[in-house]
Amino acid sequence: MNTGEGSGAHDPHRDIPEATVARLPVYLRALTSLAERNIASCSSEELATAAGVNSAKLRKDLSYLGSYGTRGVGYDVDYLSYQIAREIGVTHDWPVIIVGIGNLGQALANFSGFSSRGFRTVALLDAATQMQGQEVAGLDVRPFADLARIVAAEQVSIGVISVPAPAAQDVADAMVAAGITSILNFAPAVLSVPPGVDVRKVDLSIELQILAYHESRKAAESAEAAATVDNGSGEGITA
Amino acid sequence: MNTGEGSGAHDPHRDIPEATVARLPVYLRALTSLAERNIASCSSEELATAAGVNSAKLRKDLSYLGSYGTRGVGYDVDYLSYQIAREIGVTHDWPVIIVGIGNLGQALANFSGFSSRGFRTVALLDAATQMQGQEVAGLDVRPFADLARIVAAEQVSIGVISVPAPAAQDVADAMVAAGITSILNFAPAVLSVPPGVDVRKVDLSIELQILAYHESRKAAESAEAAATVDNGSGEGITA
DNA sequence: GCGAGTTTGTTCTCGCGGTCACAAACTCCG
DNA sequence: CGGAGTTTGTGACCGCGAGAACAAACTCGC
Repeated sequence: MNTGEGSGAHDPHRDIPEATVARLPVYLRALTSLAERNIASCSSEELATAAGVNSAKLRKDLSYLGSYGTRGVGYDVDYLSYQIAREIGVTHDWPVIIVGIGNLGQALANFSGFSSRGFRTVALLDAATQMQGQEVAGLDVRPFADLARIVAAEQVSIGVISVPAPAAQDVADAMVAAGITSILNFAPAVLSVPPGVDVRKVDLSIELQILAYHESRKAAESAEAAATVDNGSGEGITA
Repeated sequence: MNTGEGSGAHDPHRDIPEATVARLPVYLRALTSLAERNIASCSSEELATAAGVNSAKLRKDLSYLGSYGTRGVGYDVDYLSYQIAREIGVTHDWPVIIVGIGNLGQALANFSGFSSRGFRTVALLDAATQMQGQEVAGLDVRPFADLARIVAAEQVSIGVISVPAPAAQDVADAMVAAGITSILNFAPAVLSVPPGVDVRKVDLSIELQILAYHESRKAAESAEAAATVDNGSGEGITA
């Protein structure tokens, strides 16, 4: 086992599955919560319930980034927190810009969880002249044309899009041209970007529609069950 | 094939994979966009590119809900739109309540995409007395204690949580007690709910952290590549 | 009416991800 | 110092989902 590249067991920092990456922030938050309650160490079982996952899955996830636990004991909260934060890359802050300071953009700018955990909003941009110069969340709203200059000056690599859907692709193109390589898109639109640029999509109405689908099924099932109770064939009402 | 329950080919309305359900709203939006441009029919290839997916995946997804296309021709936009909307259950509007009218809650209440596609915000609730009675997005903010009454009166089955993390579980419990069976949670907290209740989570800082992880890898890779170019061993700087 | 061209619906295969179960390793106590 | 108990890390297995390839079916032109 471990053929070639004989650098030791497990070859750290390589090939963490996407599903695991998506859960690491959840573990990090759970660990932070434990640390705030002055809990110094925890078992995989405790951490798993705090994070809402299976304990086996948690252990496997953590094993991808190394052996940071002690058998028979568990995990040191601070140590594991640091290791996960290092793996994610949030030991230092990332500068972020937000384009589109409408309802949602203002909420994002004011959202404390945004800035608290590894991210720092360095600029707000909007194309509408009536927004420019206004102060939102302690930052001046700047014209969209300043995008490239700000990105270069502040070394920004992450951008947030909260503009209406028709403008989203144009904003994404401008971001990519300015050198941004990670985009968080709140606009209900499919973005096409060159390879090497990551896009994550947050779509509120899609989430609601998924819930609606399951609601419909629940309603259909309970109606079906009621019909089955009323009369075996489930056809017609014979009261 | 198709053993038992001999009701015909394909047994519609049964067993749609979760991954497909998550994409149906994307297809629906793409179809709506086509309809607005007066396009009456389209091929799976066209619809797939508009939705940002593979055409084979799209055809497979659509086949789960029936054979609504015509071979050699394609899909009728309006007909397929209706079939997807019916499958999701958004042919009629769903009443929705929002609990927690802070920055994010106000943005959600004002978000037009929320109400435009199958959902109608019927009430805004907040526990803070200074919010109550204020008008947001044309609705009065009502006290949190009214939750059960409103849910019962308006037949609400979908609730949105946009309160701070520490309050999220309490709100979820109250929603479940009031009869809500689908929750869209924006609070950065793990909710535990009884079986039969669906929860979907939208977590902004997790999305950003996932992007940060990939950014870190990109930075590490380009640094590594640069070191490899500079000197083969990639160890130390020998200028 | 019939063949050529086109597009859907489906089958097959492969890989990722989740879960179970167990060996390895550490602590604690006598 | 050794055994019992506990907890991690990992190997094995299974099922879902993605993608490619192909058969079925429809339209169009002659």
